Amino acid sequence: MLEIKRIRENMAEVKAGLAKRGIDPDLNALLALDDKRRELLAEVEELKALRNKESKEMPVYKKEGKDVTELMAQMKEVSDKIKVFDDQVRDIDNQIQEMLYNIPNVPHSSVPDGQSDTDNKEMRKYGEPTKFDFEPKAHWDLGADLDILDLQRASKISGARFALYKGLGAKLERAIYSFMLNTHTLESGYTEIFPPFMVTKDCMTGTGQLPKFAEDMYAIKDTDLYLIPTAEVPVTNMHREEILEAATMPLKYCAYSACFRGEAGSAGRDTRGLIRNHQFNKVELVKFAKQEDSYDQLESLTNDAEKILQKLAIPYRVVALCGGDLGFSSAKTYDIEVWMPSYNRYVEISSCSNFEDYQARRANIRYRDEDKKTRFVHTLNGSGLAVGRTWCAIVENYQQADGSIKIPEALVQFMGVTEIK
RNA sequence: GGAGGAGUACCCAAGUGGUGAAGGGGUCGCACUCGAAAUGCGAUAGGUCGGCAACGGCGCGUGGGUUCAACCCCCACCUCCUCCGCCA
Repeated sequence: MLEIKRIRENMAEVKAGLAKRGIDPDLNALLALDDKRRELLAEVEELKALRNKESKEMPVYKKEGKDVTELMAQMKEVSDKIKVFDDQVRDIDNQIQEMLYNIPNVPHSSVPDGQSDTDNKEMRKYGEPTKFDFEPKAHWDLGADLDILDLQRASKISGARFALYKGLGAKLERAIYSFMLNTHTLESGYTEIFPPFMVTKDCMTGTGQLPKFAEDMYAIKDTDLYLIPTAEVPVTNMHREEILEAATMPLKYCAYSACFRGEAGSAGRDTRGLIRNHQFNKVELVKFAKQEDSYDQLESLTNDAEKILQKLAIPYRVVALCGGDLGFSSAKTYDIEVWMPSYNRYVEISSCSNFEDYQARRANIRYRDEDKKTRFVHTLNGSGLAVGRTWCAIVENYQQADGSIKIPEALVQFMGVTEIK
């Protein structure tokens, strides 16, 4: 969430930033509540100071044999007042919190203007869209023909938007995330985490999924738990309510997890194949960075994710998301888009974001800087990469004229075979 | 799931209603020393909220309650430990 002081002191800047997203929340109402809160706080704290003082005196008076009946009656009144004020402050705190939880992050100044993904800015390109001297097939057809992907049975078991991999198809999925984890840990210095796939409401609130996006996720009946939509949630929350040491930063984690998403607003989109499923695998990169360092860390995190596609030799491009396309908690996001022959366009395969202190404020993640002051960390994360979509990209981009699939060089050691046919 | 026990600061730990939450270890500073050890003296609650500041509020697992006053009494919850049951 945003800091109330920032809104109070830099109203114009915040308003301009949010306008980039095309929204204009009522910040004046928020500040009016904040004024009221501070006014009440000053009053109630004065009363508490009085009560503390008299409470300390009370045993002295008693010892001296003074009659404290009247003083006790007075303090009873003071305490009653305190209770009323405390309730009011708490009520206002909750209102402020609720409002702040529903205001998205202010975009970084470098975020391009624009309303939708058509306004995103291409930063760089790797390779050229794959050319075929035959009619290429989509991954769902290749998967069925090679008997490595059984979407019929998946829907029999679980309904629409689920995948069932089979044989070398299942092995390819496993090879992809093993390759990704090995690359990130052995070459890029990330520490591997294998997190729980269910988390508490506090975690979901800490990273910004709740309260605003409850309909996108799966809540587990009769518990306080939710299925994670991304490993970002458990991994970022590892350090919730903690103070990190500046010398250990940036902390760099990578984590494989299954991801579960309701896809409530996606009816009719990407209905074929496994581009948009309720359950998919992903390797996530997460960083905890010092404030002054976080934008450099965003660049290197994006590069670390790109490295996977470079090693797989699959064409992609990187775009900077415009204000209107930016995720709720993010201050700046690069999407990596992979060339997908069945779509005849680039498709998102990774989203790398700097949240600045937006998540850290919600989750209360701080660090002790060299000057001994505690500051909120900047959190970053990005897919490194979405495994299912990487599977699609490999299958489609590496398909041969005879309907077989060549295994990318980097994956052969994980697959044990050089082709699927 | 059942039965017990425990949560106090970096660590150990005392405190069972009343003016500053003991003590020890550790850490930091100073003294002694050529230097170190030992010893002595001093500091040590990390943090957070309001305030330009002085200062004040909060803070003994969390949230409520009782009371003029709660680490202490009451209620609920969380976590950890031990035992039993079940289980990959």
